[in-house]
Amino acid sequence: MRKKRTTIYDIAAKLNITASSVSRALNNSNYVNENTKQLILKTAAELNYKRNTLASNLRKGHSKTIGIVVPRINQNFFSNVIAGIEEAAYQKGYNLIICQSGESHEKEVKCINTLINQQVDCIVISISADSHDYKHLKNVIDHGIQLIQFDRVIEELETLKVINDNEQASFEAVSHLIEQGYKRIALLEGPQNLNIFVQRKKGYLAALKKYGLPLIEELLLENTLTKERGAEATRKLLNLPQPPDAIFASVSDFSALGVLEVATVMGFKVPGELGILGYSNEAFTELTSPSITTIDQCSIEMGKTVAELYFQEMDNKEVITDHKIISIKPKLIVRSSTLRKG
Amino acid sequence: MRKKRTTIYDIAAKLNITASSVSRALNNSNYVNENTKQLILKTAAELNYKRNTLASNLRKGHSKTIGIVVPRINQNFFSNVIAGIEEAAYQKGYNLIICQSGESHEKEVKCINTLINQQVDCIVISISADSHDYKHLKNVIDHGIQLIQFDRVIEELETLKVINDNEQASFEAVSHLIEQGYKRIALLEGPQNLNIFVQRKKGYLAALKKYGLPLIEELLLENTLTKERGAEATRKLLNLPQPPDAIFASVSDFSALGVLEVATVMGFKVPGELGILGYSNEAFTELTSPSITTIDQCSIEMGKTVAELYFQEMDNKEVITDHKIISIKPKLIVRSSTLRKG
DNA sequence: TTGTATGCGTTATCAC
DNA sequence: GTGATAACGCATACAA
Repeated sequence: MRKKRTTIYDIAAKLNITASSVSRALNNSNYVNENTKQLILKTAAELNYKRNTLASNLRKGHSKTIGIVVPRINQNFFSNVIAGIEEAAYQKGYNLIICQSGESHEKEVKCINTLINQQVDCIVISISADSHDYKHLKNVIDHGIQLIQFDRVIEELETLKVINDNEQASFEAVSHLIEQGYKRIALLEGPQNLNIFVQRKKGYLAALKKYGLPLIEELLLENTLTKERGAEATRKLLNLPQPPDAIFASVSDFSALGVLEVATVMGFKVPGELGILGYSNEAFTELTSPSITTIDQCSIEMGKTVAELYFQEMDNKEVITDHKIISIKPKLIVRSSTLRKG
Repeated sequence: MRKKRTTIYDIAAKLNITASSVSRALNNSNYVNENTKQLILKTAAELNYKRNTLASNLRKGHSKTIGIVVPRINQNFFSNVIAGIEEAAYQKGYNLIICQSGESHEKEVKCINTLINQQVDCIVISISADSHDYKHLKNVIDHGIQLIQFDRVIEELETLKVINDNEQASFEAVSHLIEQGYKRIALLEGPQNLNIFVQRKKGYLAALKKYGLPLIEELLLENTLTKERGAEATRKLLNLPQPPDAIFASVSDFSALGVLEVATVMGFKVPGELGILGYSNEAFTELTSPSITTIDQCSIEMGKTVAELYFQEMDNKEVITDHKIISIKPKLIVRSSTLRKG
């Protein structure tokens, strides 16, 4: 199957020169006669020469490759971030190696090891939900590989980070609800071992405080990640003696969808009797009836930012800026599900 | 930044043996004393040794890497296929390098070249919409790299292929419409330079023929890829003296969504007065009212099949099966938008 | 401007 | 079993 590929030696032999000259020409060095350079380039094309990047990288000690570890690549948010990274990386001649951790700590560790083996120059990661320690990430740093965390980050680990300002977004969302006249706002919260969910809760609490609304413990529900769990939680909430008049599904739009379905079935008018607010700006939030107010995480922009951050650090690698943090402001997308006033 | 990584020589030096023994132990060879093997493994772990895959691959002449070229990573169908490939590839210790062609022929060529440079063992591609020749794909084969086309394939190029049986799916979809009593079925078709759209049209025609329905030219509309174009086409169709009683948006669910919106606005009852059928089983088709009947392309399965096909070919590379084609049968998902009878 | 020599880290092929 | 050595393809310090 595999045929022999032409090497710089083949080109050299054909032109009766040495491989070093060929190498120089191919790398557009100035230390080679312009004429022979052209000649070399020409015959390289004729022989259909393709540089062996493996060999080149081995020699140069880097791979011009960025490794990415995400829980799932076929999840809107992540695939958008990756698309953003790809776009920026491509322009710099960098390639992407992509792994999925599948929300498993064990596989995450394996992914990291593969990427270290592959000599990637940089590892970009959004940690998995059940990630319980971070020896493997320390290991990345020990190997001299640039580590960038995004979205779901381990705060105490000092690395470059690109995050959403979850607290601010959540604060604005809840403020919006309050300004629309909602007073008993329930919160569907995510697992509190992931910092993003902690922050979203903080934002919720801050908004209540700012507007002088009391914190009602029975309106706070955990473990509501999926549509089914969101639905379940909603049934519980709407059957309370004093049900909430709004539900902020800070975990995801899927959860919010569950809320909407149960509310509709139980005869609650949205947004009249119940306001609903999701998180992520999934495509479908625009299409439900009523459409769902949500928060856009600017995922493609986030990817681009990650890549740009890496290239910046590359350039001034002398300066020590070990734990720069870039925070991207998510956008509140107001739709029908929370709009009671003009 | 980059620190020196431990090599097999470091391990060898520490144990007063040679690198060859270390290499053998690390590769679990039998030609090394069991005791020393254990000792080597132990100190390798202690020194936090990670194999340099670049060097290893260079020596071995392959990279255990699969290159993927798709128009967009962040498109449901493609990200699902990639997820499927990743899952199967990961188990075999293969990595993925991913590129986006962005529907541009020029970038597609560049992607292919990068992947050849990277010495990938296999290139998996779904060609971009404006791909006009395939020298670059021939080049892949010339370099002895296994080429696998999926979904959007160039038929005359003899490679491994994994495709959806678009014709059959389309045939079943239209048959379903006819069995539901629809008689004037419009077709929103895609660019006919992509084979998948040609096949979907064939299936449409075959179904009409089977049930003895006439082909009505004015019900065939091209260039309807997006939601906006689908809406446009629908306005045209529903304003005909004799409007259709069903529209098959064979291009995409987005197009079907445009149909649904216009139909609703114009006061056509769906499915009573107008049946609507999409293509792709996008998440939102379940959420519209009414929900949209569509075709599921089994994208994750498709990805797995691609990977498995490659590994099979690997194993019996002696046998010449240059252009095996695997066809996956898409599933018709019947929902409210076409259901008039029980 | 060009050629020579060496090394990147690993593995395969010999000998012993 | 183990060690010495060459080779994978390329890039660079150095010599010429």
